[in-house]
Amino acid sequence: MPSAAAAVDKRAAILDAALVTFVERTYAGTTVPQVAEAAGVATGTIYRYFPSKEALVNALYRRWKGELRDRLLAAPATGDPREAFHHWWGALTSFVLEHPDAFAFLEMHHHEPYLDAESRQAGIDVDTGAIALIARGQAAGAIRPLPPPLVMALVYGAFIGIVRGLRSYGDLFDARSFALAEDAVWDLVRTP
Amino acid sequence: MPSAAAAVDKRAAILDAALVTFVERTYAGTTVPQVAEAAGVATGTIYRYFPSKEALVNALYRRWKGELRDRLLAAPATGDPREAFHHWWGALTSFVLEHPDAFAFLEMHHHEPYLDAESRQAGIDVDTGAIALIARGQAAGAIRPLPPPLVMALVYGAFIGIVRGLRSYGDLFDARSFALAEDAVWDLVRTP
Amino acid sequence: MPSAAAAVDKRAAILDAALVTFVERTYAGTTVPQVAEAAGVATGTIYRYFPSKEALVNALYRRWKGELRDRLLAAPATGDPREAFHHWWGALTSFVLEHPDAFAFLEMHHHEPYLDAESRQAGIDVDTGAIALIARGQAAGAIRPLPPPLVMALVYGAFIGIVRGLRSYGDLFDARSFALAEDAVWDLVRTP
Amino acid sequence: MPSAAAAVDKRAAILDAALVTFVERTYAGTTVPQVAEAAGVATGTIYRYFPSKEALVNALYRRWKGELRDRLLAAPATGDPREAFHHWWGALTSFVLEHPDAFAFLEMHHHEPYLDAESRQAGIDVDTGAIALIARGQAAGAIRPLPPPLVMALVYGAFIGIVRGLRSYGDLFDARSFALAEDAVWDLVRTP
DNA sequence: AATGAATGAGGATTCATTCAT
DNA sequence: CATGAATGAATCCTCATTCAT
Repeated sequence: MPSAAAAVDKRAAILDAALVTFVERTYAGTTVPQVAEAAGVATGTIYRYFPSKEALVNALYRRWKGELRDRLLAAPATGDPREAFHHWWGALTSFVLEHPDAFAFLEMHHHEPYLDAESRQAGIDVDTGAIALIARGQAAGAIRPLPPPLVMALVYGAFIGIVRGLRSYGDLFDARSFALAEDAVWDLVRTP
Repeated sequence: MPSAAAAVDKRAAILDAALVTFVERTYAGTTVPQVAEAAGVATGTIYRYFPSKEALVNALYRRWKGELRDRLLAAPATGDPREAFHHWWGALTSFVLEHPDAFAFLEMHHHEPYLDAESRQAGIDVDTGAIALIARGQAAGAIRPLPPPLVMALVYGAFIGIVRGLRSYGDLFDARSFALAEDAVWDLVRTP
Repeated sequence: MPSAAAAVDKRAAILDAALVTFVERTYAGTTVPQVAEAAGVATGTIYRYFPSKEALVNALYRRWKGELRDRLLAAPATGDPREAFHHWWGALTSFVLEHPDAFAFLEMHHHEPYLDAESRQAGIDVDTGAIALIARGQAAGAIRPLPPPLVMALVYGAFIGIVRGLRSYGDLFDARSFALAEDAVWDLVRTP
Repeated sequence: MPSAAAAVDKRAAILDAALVTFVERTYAGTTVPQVAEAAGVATGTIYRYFPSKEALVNALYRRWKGELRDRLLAAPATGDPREAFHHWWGALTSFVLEHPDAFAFLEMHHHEPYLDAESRQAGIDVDTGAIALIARGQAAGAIRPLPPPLVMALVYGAFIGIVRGLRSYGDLFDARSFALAEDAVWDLVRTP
């Protein structure tokens, strides 16, 4: 009975292999046999777990966007906005440091045409959580009175900026860049 | 007889058509005949001006990254850092508003595997200009003493955040978002 | 312990399932797992009873062509040619009415490239029985002096025509069509 | 300009090659490269003329079923039923003798699942023409008072019987079999 | 120089068959 | 014996690129 456990393992192996290959060579630039080889399975096996290459990216996207959402939602959103921001920024940071490929994958596939409605929704869920946090901070007078989606775009954008730098110029950036930047980004967010 | 001029026109028409189609359907999702049709030329003609599809994206990338660099370098980098930042931010903004597809294209193709060394260099040139600006501001004590590439990553990232918001949630963002955000981003940059 | 009996049952179940699925979806359009599911066994089990999918169709073809041959040979070939024809036609009719799928299957797979020599022989055996009958009728002066294989082709063809009509336009044909047609077909056969 | 004439030629070459290969090896048993090779073109060229393998069979089916229909409708349906039958039978015969593969193809693909609605309609058109002829003959009292579709099924079936014999036992049958059989089949049709 | 039909290598997907459990 | 997950060869189809006109 190679059933339950083995199947889960194999599915996970395929997802892991797909993550690495897609980040290395792009979704379109990756062939299914390449994913299979990286996962240590035969080509046909991919199709036992995912109906198509497209279904595979979507599953991968949802898996990691969901993980990210859970991390961010789990960050304690205490009364103090600065504190809440610290937890949110920390959650994002630890996610990137633990799963750099996953974060890169999510960014690369931000709004690609092959993502289906459910996957896009997963992306939106992450956004709305952050937007609610911002609105609360504004109500408390601690955050700038800009449109909350705009604040979120600025903060999330700044964060992605660091990640890109980390990937592109690894020697100029390191893991501490996130901590270094936190205060600066808070000055972007908070009421001046 | 306007052979040379006609050739320039045709080359430009192909580049313009490629820009639109690549942004709409992705580089990988675009076929050469599609570009040809959008440009109003025959498929074979594309190959008279560009040796391959890959050479075409690279040419396109360099054309617009160069344009962006020229705009940013042309922004008067006067003595006052706040002023200089205003010009830099304004140059970026006007570029995006005048050539939204071009900016989207540059972002989408940020670091794709089919970009060659020269294209990557074009990206770096833009960065180094900004980094020099930052270093000058730091020397004057006006800008936070963070590593200049990190500052640039944060600012450029925040800017891209707005652009993404503009493209994804057009109704929540508009052209004035850039102006609205300028002060906030300056607070991210300047010495607290 | 009823190992032998169980094996027979399972083999029969597979053949029955294959008959239904092949008629419904074509030999080429049927997958081995589909047959297995219809038979209520695992895919691998099919291969315990038949070395290949091709061997399975061939076994099926022979099983039913043999059954048909036995029925036709069992029809009393009494002295009177009209009587003999009546029995032959009746045997054919009752076979079709009792095993419509089997007859359809035999027709669909009339001379497919995957039938092997032995299967083809089974088809010929059926023919030669009928041809002998015709030759006897001709010797008695009751049947037209056409080449016996031609007479058989005409009669068998007419019969198949009814079956096809039954399958294609079920509402215009019914089981009584066979009886209705018998006299007409006899006029085709008998000496004018 | 390889345009008009060449394109027609190539399309025709592909259809001709497909006819031969499909008859020889079955639709499902034929690969697209095999058709391409038989047609003397590259695989991709097939797809310039037909969107898919399925579209190709359908085009082929319609082409020949249409030709057959035109032949049968062109047969003079004079007042005398025996005469009309003679022309109908003769049209069918000459079609088979001139295009044996085409007729075999039409029979093999009689009601396959990959034929689309329009192709099926082409088949029905042939039938209704024959049925009208039969109804007229019955009104004149010359044809048996059986349901016209049944008469058609018997006659068409008998004809196919000869064709099958011709293909399976070429040595026992020849082109004259059709003429030999005509009177016998008329006795099947006419009022006794 | 321009055209666009033709090419064929390469990619996604299917499915007959095997074999470890 | 039975199972059904795994295999990978074989198929359909796409599309970057070429080249005769």
